[in-house]
Amino acid sequence: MFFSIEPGGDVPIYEQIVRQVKLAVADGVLVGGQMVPSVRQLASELAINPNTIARAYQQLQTDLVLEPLRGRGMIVRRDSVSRCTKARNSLVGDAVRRVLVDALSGGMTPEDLRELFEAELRRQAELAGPNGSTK
Amino acid sequence: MFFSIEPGGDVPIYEQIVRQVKLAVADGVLVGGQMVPSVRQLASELAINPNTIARAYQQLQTDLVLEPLRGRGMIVRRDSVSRCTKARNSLVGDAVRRVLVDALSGGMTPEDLRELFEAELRRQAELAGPNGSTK
DNA sequence: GGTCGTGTACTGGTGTCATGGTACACGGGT
DNA sequence: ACCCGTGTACCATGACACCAGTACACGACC
Repeated sequence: MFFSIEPGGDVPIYEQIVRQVKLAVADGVLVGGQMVPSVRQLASELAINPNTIARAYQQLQTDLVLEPLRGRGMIVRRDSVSRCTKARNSLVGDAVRRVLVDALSGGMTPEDLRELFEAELRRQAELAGPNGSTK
Repeated sequence: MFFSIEPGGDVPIYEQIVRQVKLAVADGVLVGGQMVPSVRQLASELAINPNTIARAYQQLQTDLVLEPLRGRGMIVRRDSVSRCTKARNSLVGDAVRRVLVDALSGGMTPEDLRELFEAELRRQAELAGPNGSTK
């Protein structure tokens, strides 16, 4: 119900979990105080070894996004929203920067880039459906 | 003189070589028939093992960008320009798509993205200097 | 023909990732 | 008090990518 994982991709599984959790918090899908699925439960849902999930949660804990409650589970820290939006901004910012460097050094013009950008934006918008965000 | 490599990055060295060669061909910095630096020469320039360069050149050879001349070196295939521009387009297209997916699922609005995009575009433009391409 | 430089193949070391298994400490529920 | 579920820790294993070192085969050039 929660995440979509593609194993064998160029990004490790545990990092996919980390990123999706952070993005969900930034988006407001995960709110402060809310509990995240347990290590074993999410592991069985995604057909992944619990150790891999644990590694992702541990990373999220050191990033001050999750907080452990011994014996109960892990909850989203109430002050993690700003951190996650910040992380999201730097994430997409760096990605955009890398894309621009490659595209410009490859001879693409700013006009080409704007066109491609808008085209992909429309594509994603209509792929998400005519409605807005599904909250 | 040719390439800039950052070891320890998330992208392998040999792939950085491959991409930069393709982008240079797409941009017209490398023309068909032109020779590329030899494996050992480029390796000593970048302080990299020759085998890594060889792997990149081999990849470029299977991608029909370079052509080996036994005993002399490797040259850029004359029909590789269209292939490289195509590769560049799909490269930046995929990257833009991935960025958009992450950004939208993280709650960013299309307006946020346009703003960020234009900001980074201006940043890159002025970072490259007031003049245009340096051909 | 010999030397040089070219690309290429083979081998090995190293690090990361994912998995599996086991065990432990803690707290909530009955 | 007792079990159960929780996160956590540790070790070992297999697979895979990256990279370095070395040696080889081929062709140009003198």
